[in-house]
Amino acid sequence: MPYNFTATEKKWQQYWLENKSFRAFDPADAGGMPKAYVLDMFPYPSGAGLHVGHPEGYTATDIVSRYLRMKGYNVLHPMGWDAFGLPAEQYAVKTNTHPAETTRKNIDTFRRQIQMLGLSYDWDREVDTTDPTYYKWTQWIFLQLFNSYFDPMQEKALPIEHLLNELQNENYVVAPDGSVHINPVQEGMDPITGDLRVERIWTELTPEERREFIDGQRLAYQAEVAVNWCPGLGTVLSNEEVIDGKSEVGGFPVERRPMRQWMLRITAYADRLIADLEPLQWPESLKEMQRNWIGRSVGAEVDFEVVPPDEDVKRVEANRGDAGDTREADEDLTISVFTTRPDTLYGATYMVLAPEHPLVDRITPTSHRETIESYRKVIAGKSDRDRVAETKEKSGVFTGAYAINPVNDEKLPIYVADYVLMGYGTGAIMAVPAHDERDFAFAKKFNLPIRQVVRGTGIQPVFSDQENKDHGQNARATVEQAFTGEGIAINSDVINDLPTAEAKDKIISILEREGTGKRTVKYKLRDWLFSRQRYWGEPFPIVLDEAGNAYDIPQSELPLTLPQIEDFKPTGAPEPPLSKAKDWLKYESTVAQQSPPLSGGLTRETNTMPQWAGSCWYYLRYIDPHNAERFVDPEKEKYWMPVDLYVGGVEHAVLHLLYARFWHKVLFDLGHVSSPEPFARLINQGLILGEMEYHTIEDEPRKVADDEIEKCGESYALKSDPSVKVKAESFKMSKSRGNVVNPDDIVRDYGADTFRLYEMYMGPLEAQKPWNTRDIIGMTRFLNGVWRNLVGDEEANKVAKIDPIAIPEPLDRQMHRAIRKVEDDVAALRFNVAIAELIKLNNEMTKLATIPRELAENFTLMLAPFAPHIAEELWERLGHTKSLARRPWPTYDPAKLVETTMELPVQVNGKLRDKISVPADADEETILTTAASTAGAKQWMEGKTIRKRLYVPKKLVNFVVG
RNA sequence: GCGGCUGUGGCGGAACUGGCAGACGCGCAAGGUUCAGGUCCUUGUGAUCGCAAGAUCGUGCAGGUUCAAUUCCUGUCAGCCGCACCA
Repeated sequence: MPYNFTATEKKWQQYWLENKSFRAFDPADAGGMPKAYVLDMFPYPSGAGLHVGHPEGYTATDIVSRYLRMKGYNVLHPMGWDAFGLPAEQYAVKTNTHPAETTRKNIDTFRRQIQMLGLSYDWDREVDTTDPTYYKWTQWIFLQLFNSYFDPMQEKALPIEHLLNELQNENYVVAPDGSVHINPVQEGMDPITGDLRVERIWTELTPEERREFIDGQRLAYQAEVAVNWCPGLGTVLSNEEVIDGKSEVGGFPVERRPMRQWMLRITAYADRLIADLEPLQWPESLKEMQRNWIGRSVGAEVDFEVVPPDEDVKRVEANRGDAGDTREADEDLTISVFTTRPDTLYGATYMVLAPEHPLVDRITPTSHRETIESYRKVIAGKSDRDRVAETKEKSGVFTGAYAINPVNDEKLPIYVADYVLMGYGTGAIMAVPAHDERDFAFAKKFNLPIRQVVRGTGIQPVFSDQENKDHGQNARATVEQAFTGEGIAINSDVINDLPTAEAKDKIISILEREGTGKRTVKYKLRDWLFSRQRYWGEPFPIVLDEAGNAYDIPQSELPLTLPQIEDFKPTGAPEPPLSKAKDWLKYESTVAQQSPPLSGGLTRETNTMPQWAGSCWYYLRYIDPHNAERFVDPEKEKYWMPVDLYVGGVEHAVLHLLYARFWHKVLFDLGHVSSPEPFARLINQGLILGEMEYHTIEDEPRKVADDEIEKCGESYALKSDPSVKVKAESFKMSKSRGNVVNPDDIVRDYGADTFRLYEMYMGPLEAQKPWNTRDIIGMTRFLNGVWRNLVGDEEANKVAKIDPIAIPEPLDRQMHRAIRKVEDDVAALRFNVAIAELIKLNNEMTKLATIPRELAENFTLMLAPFAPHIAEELWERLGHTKSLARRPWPTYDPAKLVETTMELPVQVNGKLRDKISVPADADEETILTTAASTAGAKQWMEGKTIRKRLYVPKKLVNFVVG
C-alpha cells in the first residue's frame, strides 16, 4: 500500500490534540528542564484565510520546537489571534454583521488551517486580543502608562505618585520640555512653562495648574495635535500607517488637522530603544531600520537674535483681529535653530523658518506680510505628497527680517521655505549653502551668498581658498555642488584649522559659555498617536470631565467591554462610533471612595486603541493565559522570558517591534517584567513570491510558458523565434494578479508533510523566493521513498525488511555525520540543507536490501521535526506505542565523525591534478611523497623545479613548480 | 539621493574559520519495469573542444592580495528592500 497521507495526517493531528502532546509545563512542573520560548508573530485572522507566507514562518518555528522537545527542552510554542482591526470593522459596515461574529468565523478558519499543517502548538494557551479576558489586561497596561511618567534623572518610568512626592518636597521639577530643574525655588522656575523668569513653585500652583502639569508628564497623555486624519477611513492614523500621504490600509488620502488625541510618550525611550538593540540577535538590517526610524542626531541648538525692524516698521501679531497685538520694535525675539554641523556656523549666509513656524508672524514686517501669507496659503493647500514630489525645486520667500549670527554678528536674511519642516528640530535652520545640498539648491535659486568653511581632507575643495578670499561674504556659487563631508575648518575664526569633530566641540563650548547655544540631541521619532475613531478596538479605561480632563477608572471595573451597538459606521466626523452608545457613555463609578473622586458629569472616552495595542504584549499572556488576577504571574514570567526565537515578516520591523519593545520597557521599569528586552533572537522570513512569469519584450508583450523559452546569452528568448526576447519576473502574490497559492489546495493534493518540506526546502528562510508548484513533486518522491524503504509498497512490489543488524560502513559514518549536520542546521535555521542531508541518507537506504533497525529509528526521529505525521506513523510501525514527540534526539558518536582514511586532492600550481588516499594519521612527509608520485602530479611536474611543497592538514596537497 | 542586503548551471539553491565549485531537489536526456501511464526504478546532466583518455574556461564585471579566492581587499554594474527636503 502506498503512503496515504490524508488518513495518516488526520490520525496524528487528532492524537496530538487529544493527548496534549505539546503542552508546555509551568516552571513548577518542569522538573528542571531547560526552557525554550519559540514564538511566531500571531496572525490577523483576515477573511482571506491563510496565505502560503504564514506556514513558512510557522513551519520554521515548529521544526525548532519539535527538535528542542526531543532535545529535552520544556518548549513554549503558542499561537493566537491579533483580531482587532479595520478589515473586520469595514466588513461589518458593509454586511451589517457584528465584527465579533466575523472575527470568530475567521479565527475558526485560521485555526482549522493551522491545525491541518500539524504545527505543534500548545492549544491550551491560545489567546485572542478581542476577548475581554485578554483586553482587560491591555487596558490594565494602558493604565500603567497613564499612571507613570518618565523620570529624566533615573532615565526610567516611575509611578506618577513618585513625581507628586518629589514635587511636594520641592526636590525637583520636570519642565514640559523634559528638562529637569533641581530645586525650583532657587531657580525660580514656573513648572508649567519651564520659564525661569516666573518665580513660582509647586505649592503655590492652583489645583488646575498642578493637574495640567501632572497630566502633561504622563506616559499616556492627551494632546491637541496635528494628526493624520483620514476621511476615507474615518479615523486618524499614526505616522507609521501613512505612506506617501495615503493610508496604508485602503490607500485613502490623509490630511493634517488638529484634534484632541491620546499619545504615548515613546520618545522618552528613544535612547534606550537604540542602545538596547545592540546585544540583540536580530538581523542587522532590521536594527538599522529601527535606528533610522528613531533617527537620533546629535548637534547643537543655536539662538539667533532677530534684528529689530526699522523704527517706522512695526511687526504685527498673528491674529490681526485681536486688539493691541502690535509688537513694539524693541522686543527681543530669538530664533532657535538645530544643526548637526555647528562647525559650519561661520558659513551661514541666511536663515529659514518652516511656513508653520509660530515666529513667522512676529518677525514679518507689514511690508512683507502679504507675500508671506500668500506663500503660506499655497503651501497649506499642498498635500505631503506634493511637497515631497517637488523636492528638487526649492521654493520660499523672504520675510523682510534679519537675524544676527551669534559667532560673528553678521546680519542674515530670514526666509520662509517649505523645505524646512516644522516637525523636526526647531522648525528653523541656519542655512549653510556651501555644505548642505538643500541650502545650496536654495541659495542658487535665490542668488544668495555661498561661503566655504570646511575644506575636505584629501579631497579637492569645492571652493578654492582664493575664491573665498576674492569674494568674501558676497561669493556666489561658481561650482555645482555642496561639500557635505567632514574636513578642516577654514574661514571660521576661532575654530580655523580644526577637524570637523573638534571644531564642533569647540564651537559648542563657546556657545554654551556665551549662553547662545547648547549641545542637543534630536529625534525623528514622534510620540505614538494612540487613539482611533473606530468601534472594533479596545475601549480606553478612561473617563473625562466636562473640561476634557482624564481620569482612570478603577481596576475593579476592568475589563471595560465594548458596548453592543447596531451601527459601526464611522460618523465621518471626528466623533467616534462609540459616541452613539448613549447608555454606555454615561459613567457612574462602582467604587464608593476614590481619589480623586469620580462623580458627576463624567463620560467615557469614546476613542479606541489602535490595532497594535493587543500585539504589544501578547507574548507575555501566552505564559499565563488564564490568570484572572494578573496579566502574567511573575514567577512564570521570569522562567519563560525573554523569547528565545521570534520569527515573522519584515513588515513589522518598525511598527509592532518598536511598540512592543517600548511597552516592555515600561513594564520593566515598573517592575512588572524581569527583562529589559522581550525578543532575544529574531528572524524575518523572506517573502514567498508568486510563480515566475515570462513575457515577451515586444510592442505588445504576451505571456509565454517556461518551456517555450531558452537561455540566449545573458537573457531569454523564444525557442521558436530567438529574435524575440523574453523577460522573467516574479511578483508578490495578489488576488488581482491571480497568482495566489492557497495552502488548502496544496495540503489536499500533496499532504501537510510534503507542503512543510517543500516550503523549507525552497531556500534560506530569510531569502525572498518564488513559489514553484512543479518542485513540490521532489518532496513527495522523497517521502514515498522513505515509506517504501521502511514500510514497503505492494504496488512497487517491495516489502521493507527491518532487522537489528549492524549498520554497514560507510553508511554508519554517514548516519552519524547526518545526525550532527541536522542538529547544526536546525540550530542555525538552515532547514533546506538539513533536508538535503536527510534525502541523501534516504537515497543510501534505498540501496540496502535490509534496513538496520538502528538506522531506521534514527532516521525516523530526525525526519520528525520536518515531516511529523509520517514520522509518527513510521515510529508506530517500528513497534513503538508512544508518540515520538518527546523521544530523545539521536546521538552521534564523535569517534565516527573522524575518517580513518582520507582522500586528499593533489594540486600542481593550484590546479587539481590527482587524488590520493592515505591513512588519517599519516605524517606530512609520507603524504607529500605519495602525492608527488601520483601520475597526475608527475605529468605536470616533469622537468620543472619544485619551488614549494604545501600540505594543509586534512585538506590538500599543493606543489608550486616553475 | 542615503542606508542595508543579494548576484553561483536551464530553474531553486549547496560550499565550515580562503583549500576538490555546483551538494540536494526540479527540469532535461537515455535505458529499464509495466498492457499502458508515471507521484516507478537506474544512469547521465556547468560550458567549449575531443571518438576517447583528457584539455581549457567557469561563481555579475574589472583589478589586487595569496601556493590557492564563490569566500579577503579596491573599484564598478545590476537587482531587491527600507528611508527619503530629518538640518
